Amino acid sequence: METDGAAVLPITASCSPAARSCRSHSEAERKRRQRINGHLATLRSLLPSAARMDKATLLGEVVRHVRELRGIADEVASSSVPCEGDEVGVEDEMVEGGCGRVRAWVCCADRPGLMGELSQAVVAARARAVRAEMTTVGGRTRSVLELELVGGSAAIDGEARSAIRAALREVLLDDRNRSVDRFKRQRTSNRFGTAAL
Amino acid sequence: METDGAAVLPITASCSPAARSCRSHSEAERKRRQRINGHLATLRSLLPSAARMDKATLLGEVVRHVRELRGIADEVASSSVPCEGDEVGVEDEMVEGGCGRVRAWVCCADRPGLMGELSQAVVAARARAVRAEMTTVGGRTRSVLELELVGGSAAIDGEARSAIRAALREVLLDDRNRSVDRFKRQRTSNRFGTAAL
DNA sequence: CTCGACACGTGAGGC
DNA sequence: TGCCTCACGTGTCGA
Repeated sequence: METDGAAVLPITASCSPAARSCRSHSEAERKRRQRINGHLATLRSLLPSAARMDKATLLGEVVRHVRELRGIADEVASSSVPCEGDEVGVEDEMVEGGCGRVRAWVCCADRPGLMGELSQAVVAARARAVRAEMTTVGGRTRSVLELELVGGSAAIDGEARSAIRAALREVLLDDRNRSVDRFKRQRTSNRFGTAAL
Repeated sequence: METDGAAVLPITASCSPAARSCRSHSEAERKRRQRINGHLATLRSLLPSAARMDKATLLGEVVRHVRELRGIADEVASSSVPCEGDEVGVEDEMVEGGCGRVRAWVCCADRPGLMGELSQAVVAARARAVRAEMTTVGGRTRSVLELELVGGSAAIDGEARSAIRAALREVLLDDRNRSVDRFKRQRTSNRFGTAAL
């Protein structure tokens, strides 16, 4: 490889228009190639794993990275937007080394003290939050909890899942009981000016 | 374009070894090209914005996406690992449409009720959490709060920042005062069996 | 020697 | 017409 060098063709002076266009053609083509290869080199430097790779396998690796990063981004984006209806949910984590974790979420109107109530719900379900993430936008909050049982690596069965779901539902009902005399039940853009965690 | 078609060269029957190697050479080269272009097509399908793009500009767009997705992934990863030393921090958000938000974080030992204390700290600083994220691993917790002032789009000045920092520091001190008689100050793998949010 | 990877120039086809 | 992109075959260098 490395036969490159942009060797100037030995066309000395005035040349026929055919030769001129031919020369500019090959020159433009070379320019195009070096644009592509420039971006390719950028990708090669951007990818940590692989310098010294076949241009083809490099592109394959780029495909892989784009796919996995897109998966992460989609996951983040999907968990970042609270929906407009109240809901709770519990589903199993699909981590390959997953030792019995679940992902639980609750979406409701924002209010002060919600975080504390969620904490109580978790302990009531005999669970423990390894990761928590909550997003508030326009007075509505979505909380995603990654839970495992307190005992340690005890497998989470249907009973534990329903316990978690019940505890979160109670948080939801508390929300409605408190706010039903102040706001409409749902679909109300209830912005608390001082809403906190 | 689309001059493709794998046209069989009109070499009829037995051919000289030179011709044989020449043919297999161009064939191999064609195979290589279609590997590259296959991955390129995959990338083109993977990228939502750009079908019908120059092979070069497509690669440029791929570079852009990899860069931005890598930024997101790094941000997630960096905020996901609690450090082993206690610390609090406040820094300005660098969103282009950013109307005065700050990113505040506190890293300390996990304990029940920490989430509630963080909530109180936020209201004490006259702030509001638009987004909260906390990660617990090995008994240590890192909480990242995206805050804005309660008044609405009031710009956050140094005074507000220091108020937030002070409130979070108080959370940290509460932690030490409560746990100093039960555990060593630091570097202790203190796993609460019932540690909650 | 053969294989695989690369840059090159060139003809074809699309605006 | 001219410019631009693409696929093709070829020369060449290194394993």
